Amino acid sequence: MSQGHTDVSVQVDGAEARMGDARACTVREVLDRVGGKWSIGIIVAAAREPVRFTELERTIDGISRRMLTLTLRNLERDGLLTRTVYPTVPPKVEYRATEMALELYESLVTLTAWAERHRGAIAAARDAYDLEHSRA
Amino acid sequence: MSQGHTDVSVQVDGAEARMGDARACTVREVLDRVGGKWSIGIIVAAAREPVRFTELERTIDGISRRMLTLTLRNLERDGLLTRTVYPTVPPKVEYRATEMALELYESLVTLTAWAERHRGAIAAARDAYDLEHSRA
DNA sequence: CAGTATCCCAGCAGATACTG
DNA sequence: CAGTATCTGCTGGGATACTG
Repeated sequence: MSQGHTDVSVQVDGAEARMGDARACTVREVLDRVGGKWSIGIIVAAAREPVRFTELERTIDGISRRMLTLTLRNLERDGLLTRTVYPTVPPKVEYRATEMALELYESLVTLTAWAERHRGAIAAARDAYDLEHSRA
Repeated sequence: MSQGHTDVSVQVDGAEARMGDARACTVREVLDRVGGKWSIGIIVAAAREPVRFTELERTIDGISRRMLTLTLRNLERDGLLTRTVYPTVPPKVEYRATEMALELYESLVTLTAWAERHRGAIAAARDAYDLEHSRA
């Protein structure tokens, strides 16, 4: 589905128009949950095996303790992460991405294909835009 | 500028971890551009035919004039929207999604499939979580 | 170790008056 | 019509001291 294929546009009115809106709405649903600055990174980090809090803090570069906690809670609440507490001393808590989260990530990966196809074009567009608007 | 995109990932299974990171990073690239509250809605609105400013203001429910302008500028800058000015009186400006934007939207649509598959599960997870944490 | 509590700031976002 | 300018509140997010 990469090559020539340019039938991307929606051609029919009526039902397609509504569908477009509905889809845009659904996309936002997802983005509101997982569009945060750290969500994806955390899901990826917890995808293959359980990870501990401090481990995440070290792995996810630049994240603050606060945001790690908050994002973790949100992901857990949405059922994208499981949190397992081992009642030991010192405490041990493991986070792991759920099956649902992994499927989500797989879906998101289609975005990487798009990004890689168009990264150059985007950069060029920005350059052109900035050049055009620098006439001040 | 883009020097052939040095791929840290690919091939071996042992490289899955790195691959995950690279992809997560790319996903964020996209999300940073299009993860805003209104971007998707605007792209969808401008997907099928050129739309005018005021038209968008009416169509995109709840958007403020300011955010419409800002989002429009960002999308234009990234080459996701074209802006055409007709030097008439009163002025007429049309925005239209580019091919690139339409492809992006198509990629995003895979998310709707995920959302629809799991919407119930997410809601259930939230209920369970909220119930569990309501002991206050 | 795995958080919470607190303080603080920057940028997002709403509202709306004004203008070419 | 298609914006810009401006004021302002809100929230995402950083830093860090403290705690079970």
